Formats: sequence, C-alpha cells, structure tokens
Amino acid sequence: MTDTTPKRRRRKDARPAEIVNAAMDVFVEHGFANAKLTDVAKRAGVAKGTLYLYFETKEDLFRATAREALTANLEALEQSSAAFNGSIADLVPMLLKRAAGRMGDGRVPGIVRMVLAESRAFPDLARIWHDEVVARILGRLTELVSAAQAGGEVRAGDPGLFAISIVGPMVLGVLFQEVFGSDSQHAPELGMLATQHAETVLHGLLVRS
Amino acid sequence: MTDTTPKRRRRKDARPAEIVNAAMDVFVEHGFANAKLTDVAKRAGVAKGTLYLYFETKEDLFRATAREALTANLEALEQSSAAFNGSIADLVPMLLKRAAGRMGDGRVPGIVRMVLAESRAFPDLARIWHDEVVARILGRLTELVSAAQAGGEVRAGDPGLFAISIVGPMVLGVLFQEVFGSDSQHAPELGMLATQHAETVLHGLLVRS
Amino acid sequence: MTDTTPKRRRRKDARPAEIVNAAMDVFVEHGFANAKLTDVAKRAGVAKGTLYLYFETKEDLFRATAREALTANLEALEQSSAAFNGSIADLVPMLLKRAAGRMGDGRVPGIVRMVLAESRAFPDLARIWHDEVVARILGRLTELVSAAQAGGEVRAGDPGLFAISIVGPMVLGVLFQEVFGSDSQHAPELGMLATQHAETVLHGLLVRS
Amino acid sequence: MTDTTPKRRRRKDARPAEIVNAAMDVFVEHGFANAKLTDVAKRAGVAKGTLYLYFETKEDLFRATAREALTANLEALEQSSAAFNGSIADLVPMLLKRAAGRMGDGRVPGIVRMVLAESRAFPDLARIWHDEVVARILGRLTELVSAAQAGGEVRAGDPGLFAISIVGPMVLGVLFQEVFGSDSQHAPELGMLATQHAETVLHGLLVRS
DNA sequence: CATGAATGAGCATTCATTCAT
DNA sequence: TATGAATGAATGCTCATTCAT
Repeated sequence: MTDTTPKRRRRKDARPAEIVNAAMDVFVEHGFANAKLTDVAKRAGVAKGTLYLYFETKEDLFRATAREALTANLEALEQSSAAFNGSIADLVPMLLKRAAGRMGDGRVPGIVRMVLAESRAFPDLARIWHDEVVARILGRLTELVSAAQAGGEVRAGDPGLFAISIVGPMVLGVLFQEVFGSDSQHAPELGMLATQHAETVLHGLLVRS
Repeated sequence: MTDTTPKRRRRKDARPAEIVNAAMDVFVEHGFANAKLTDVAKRAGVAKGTLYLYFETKEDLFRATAREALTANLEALEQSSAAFNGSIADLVPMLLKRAAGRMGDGRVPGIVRMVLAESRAFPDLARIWHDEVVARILGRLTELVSAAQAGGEVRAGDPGLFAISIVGPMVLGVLFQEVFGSDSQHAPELGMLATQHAETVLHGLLVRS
Repeated sequence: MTDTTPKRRRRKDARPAEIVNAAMDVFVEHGFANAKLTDVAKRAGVAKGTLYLYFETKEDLFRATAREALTANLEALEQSSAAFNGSIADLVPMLLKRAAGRMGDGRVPGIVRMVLAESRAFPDLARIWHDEVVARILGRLTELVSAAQAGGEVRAGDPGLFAISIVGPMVLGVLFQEVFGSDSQHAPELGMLATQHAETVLHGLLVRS
Repeated sequence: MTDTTPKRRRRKDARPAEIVNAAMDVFVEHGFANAKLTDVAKRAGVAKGTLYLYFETKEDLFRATAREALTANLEALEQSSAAFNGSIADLVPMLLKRAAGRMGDGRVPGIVRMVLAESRAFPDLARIWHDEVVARILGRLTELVSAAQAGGEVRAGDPGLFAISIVGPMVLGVLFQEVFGSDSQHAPELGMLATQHAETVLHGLLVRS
C-alpha cells in the first residue's frame, strides 16, 4: 500500500488534460461550430456529461484547448530562444530548420489553421495568440535582425519587415501542406524549403547581387 | 405593359449575382457554419425562400460564392500575367506591389481567410482553389524563375521553392492584417512590405552576399 | 374575391393566441418546470419550432401566458366594478355570487394555483399579479367598506382587513376545490359558500350578536 | 475505542432527519422540480451519494419531507385541539390568534405554498395532506360549530361552510404574505387580522346585525 | 417567380442516479 | 457507511429547408 492515491482520483486529475487532448483533435478536424461534444467525449473515453464537470460550456472547452495548444507551442519557442548568440547567417538556417522539423510531425499546423479559422469568432483568442506567440516570435526575430544591423551584418531596412521576409515562406509552406495536402505538385517539402529559403533570404535570388 | 423588359425580369437575371454577393460578405464575416441564410437573404434584399430558387442548399450557395470569389481573383491574376517579359529583378517588385495593392482594399484577404478556414470542411473547394488560383500563381512564378535561371539571372535551386520565397511574406502579411488587425506593433504595412521584401528576396539580407 | 386576406396570414395572426391558449393548459397542468414545449406545440397543433416564431424562450411564453390569464381575469373584474353603488349588505352577496360563478367553470382556479406555485420562481410576475389583480380587487373592496363605514353601515375597524374577511373564504373554497378536488367531504360548494358566507360576514355567526 | 457510541453512530441516526430538514428548506425555496439534490446535500453537510443511502429517489425524499412537514403541523394541531370546551365566542379568537402566531414565525407558510404548488404533481400527497391536516382542522371546527348550534349559540346554517368562513381569511392572509411579501399596501398583519376577523365573523360587519 | 410561416432534425446542456473507492 | 466522479436520458433551442399562397 505504498500508493495511497486511489485510481479514481488519479484519473480525475488527468481528465481535463485527456479531454482537452481529445478536444484538440476534434476542433482541429471540424472547427468549433461543427465539432460535436459527443465526439469529443467519445474520443476522450468519457460520457458527454463528464465534459461538464471540467468545462462550463463548449466555448469554454474550446478556449482551454486553444490555450493548451498555445502552451505547447510556447515551450518549443522558449527552447529556440536560447539560440540568441551567433550571426544571422548561422541563426536563420537553424531557426528555419527547427521550425520545419516542429511543423512536420505534430498537430501544430492544424492548430495554426484552426486559429486562423476561428479568429473571427473568437477575437479575444486571436489577441492572446498574437500576444503570446506571434508577437513573441516576430519580436525576438526583429531584435536579432536589429542587432545584426547594428553589427553591420544586415543591411539597412525595417527589421520587422525583414523578420517577415524570413518566416513568411515557412508559414506559407506549412499552410499549403495543411490546406492542400502534400500531393500537390507545388507542395513544398518543409525541410528543403527551410534550407533553400534560408539561403535565399540571406543572399538573394540573383546570381550577383 | 408595353415594356416587355420589365424591372422584374432585369432584376431576375441579376438575382443570383446579388445573392452571391451578399453571401460573400456573410460567409467571410461569420464562416460557413455560423452564417445564417436569413442574413444572406436580408442583405440581398430578398426573402429566405428566394435563395432556394437559385441555389439548392446552403452548401451550394457557399460553393457558388467560393467559385465567384475565385473568378474575381483570377481576373486580377490574368492581368498580372501579361507582364510576362522583363527580368526577374523588374518583375518581382512589380508583382508584389500589385499584390499589395489588390489585397489592401477589397474583400480578398477575407476570402483567403475563409478558404483556409473552410478547406477542411470543403476539401473539393480547396482543390479547386488550389488548381485554379494557387497552382496557377505558383506555376507561373515558377516558370518565370526557371526562365530566369536559364537566362543566368537567378542562381541554382528549386524554382518552386524560390516562388514560395517570393510570395510567402506577402501572404503572411495579408493574413496577419486579416487575423490580428492592423493595430498590432508587428502588423506590416503591405506596400512597404512589398517593396522591402522584393529587395530582400532579390539581393539578400546580408550586407555583402 | 372579397376576402383578400390569405389563409396563411389569417392563421399567423391567430397563432400567438392559439399557442398561449395551449400553453395555459400545459402550464396549469404541469407547472412551468415540468411543462414540455413539445406538449404545448402538440396541443396548439404546431411544430416545436413554431413556438419560437412568436416567443423567444419558454420563460417568455410562460410570461405571455401569465399575462394573458391576467387579462382574462381583469375583464371579469371590470364588469364587477360597475356594481359600485348600493349598500354593502346588497353588494357583498352579489359579488361573492359572481365570484363563485366565475370560478366554477373556467380555468381561473387552475391559474390561481399556478400563480401561487410559480410566484417564487417568477417574483416579477407575482408583483404584476399583485398590482393588476389582487391590489385592485382588495383596493376596490376596501374603498367600498370605507364608504360604508362613513355612511354608518359598517362598524369601526380596518377596512382592508374587513375586505379580507369578505373574500378570504371564497379564495379558500376555490383553492380547496382546485387542490383537493370536489369529492372531499369538506369540499365546499362554491355557490352555497358564497350565499352563506355573505350572510355570515354581514351578520355574524352568533345568534344574537 | 472504549466508547461504543461514537459520534459517527450518533450522527448516523440523525442523518435522515438532518437531510429532511435541509430538503425542506430547498424544496420550499425552489419547488420540487427546481430543487437540486446537490443543494440539499450541501445544506445537509453530506455528499450527494449519501442521500441515496436513506432515500431511494428525489421523489422519495420529497415525500418524506412533505410527511415530516405534516407531522410538525399536526403537533401544533393537537395542542389546539385540547381547547375543546368553551363557547365559540371564546374559541374563535383564541384559535385564530394561535394560528396567526404559528404562521408568523416558522416555515409553515412556505410549506403551505409548496403543498399547493406540488399538489398537481403529487396528488397522493395532496390526499394525505387533506386527510391528515385539512380534514382534521375543518372537521374539528365543524364539530365545534355544530355543537354551538345545538347549544343555541350559533345560528342555523351549514357548519362546514361556517368553518370555512372562520379560517378562510387567515389562510388568505398567510398566502398573501408568502406570495406577495409583507411590503404590499394590502398585506395584512396576521395578528390584527386574527383579532378583527374573529370579531367580524362572530358579530358581522354591519352595525346592527 | 417570390414570399415567409412552418417544420423538425440536431445539438448543447442539466441533473438525478449509480458505483468504484 | 460515505464519498463524489461519472453517467446518459431528457429537453430547450436553432436554423436549413419546404411549400401553400
């Protein structure tokens, strides 16, 4: 009897996470409006009523899910932010590679799509996503570019727009995959896109620039 | 009743277009699931039942709307495609400028957002959009890049990925505006983004590349 | 073609009344919480959704129903109020008789029971009933008693309490019928109660008072 | 553990009473349908499941509660019934005074309201209340009146209806307070009502009856 | 053709009841 | 005994769709 925690209690603590996990799949797959709580419950292996032990309403569950997705992304973000030193020429390829790797496997692309889709119906969530994820990423990148400009590595220009030049193609690539699938002729392979776009954005398309 | 072309008939011919036009606003604003046909009818100035004289179902109306949006974009696209000659160095700034102009005013950004949002629920529409818009734009751009590579203007690399490097930041800029609004600190001004990104993607970020 | 009003329209105008009428039965029979809108719809001969064309919510329908019941009672009340002249000795028997008659047939007793039952859940309705019905009846009666006191017909005392002495037994009789049915040994026959109580309250129980 | 009558057991014996007590408050406050067993449990200081150790269903608990309320009233009734002797002229004021006192403080008025409210949904309870309370009170009173008629104190008439003339105003006063509150202009003060109505019903309203 | 009242399937939500601990 | 997490039947409400006018 070393474990005094009853199984029921252990499950109770895990339930919200299990439910949010199931909900993430369902919301990403069907969008908020078309997601049926029955499906969420089924996927979470609980009854419909159980959802309401942990979340007040469907919207509430959606918010919790969106916030959880945020958290997941933020952790990944924090890791990358350690790579603060070094030259832009080293940093950009690495960052894009990492991003490509992160996007390739998990549910992140679907989440991004969902955020775009529901941003109209949940403007407050859009703001949170902006503040917690987008602004942070762009802000950090903008700082790096600024520093590189100060160091003479990067040429003059709005560092915020440079940041967009750096990440834009990766975002497009991810959305392309998510929206149109990978069987299109134009579907970019994310790893290769990361490598080549890093080159491109650093040195330019032109042969002799 | 000497007039055999009464207002009624003239309106009748215009009805489907009027309805689709109203529907576009409503679908863009609320998304497919949250759009109410009552709203569409009200905005089109007709009764709810009238919608069903021209469209079988809500989904049908949505498809017609999505296809119409497509057409609008395609026309704009065809114009740009006239600019077939010239060097990449001239073409890219011009194309991005035009894109920025087109995105700045009208309903296109909202439509793009809607397409992303509903692509999961309407994969066939996603495919149409892919084939009719995305593949065409990327295809044409890829051809241009390829030609420029052949002409020694652009260096070696996958021309399809280069195309993404060119348009990606503009897409990100548009989505940013659409999703987060323009009051964010990081919201890019599209015209400036077009100008600077054209520079960047052509010559690179680095001072001496 | 004298009647240009289409049948549909004619029904539309009648619908709210039909629905309220059906709702009255259902609410009186089951109370607010146990009343099923399906039942209301069925009894009104319409579909469930039709209710929502005319009433926002179940509560809304209930309020409308309660207000309608009020109106019905008020009309009866206004008639009685014509009997403004004459002595108390003539008035009281007549009023109680009328009340007994009105209570005997219709749905009024059930409505009174419902008002009592739901007054806790709908205090605003209770207030309306108080102001519109109860206060009016008691107020008018109190005035009559006051006038009769001034005229030396009625002896000293609080005229408001006298009013309660006059109507209280009738209310108890009605509630008794409504709650316990008329097969009880103690169930008062309302007509006889009216007659005898009028005697009693005017002259007293005692043989020689 | 020398004490074989631990607090647990003592509480155990009291549990049903505690639960019924809590239930009475909740049922009176919200009515049967709107009463939540969670609230009952919380107020009783037990878990929801505990209720089911002592009562099969919510309805069962309600019946027990209604029966308990009955008992409370019956005890009060039995006391009054001792006052069996004396003249009607002495008895009536005393009885009404006592009734006014009993109604003034406790939960009795609320219980009366609840009985009226739920009599439709629980006709068997209505019957029990009728047999155990109403019929007894009216029966006893009818007997007293009958005896007084035999003794020449009360004049001719249906003694059952006389009984209603005696108690009706008190019932109306109690219900008025319960349903409309005491801040209405017409709200009768029960003590004064008892005094004046006793006078009125004994001697009549008229100056010279 | 046009209307909009009517329909009813579909889903979120509540809460009495159960049962593993 | 006592607990309270879990259940799922029941119901209010929405809105795409139909059809009598």
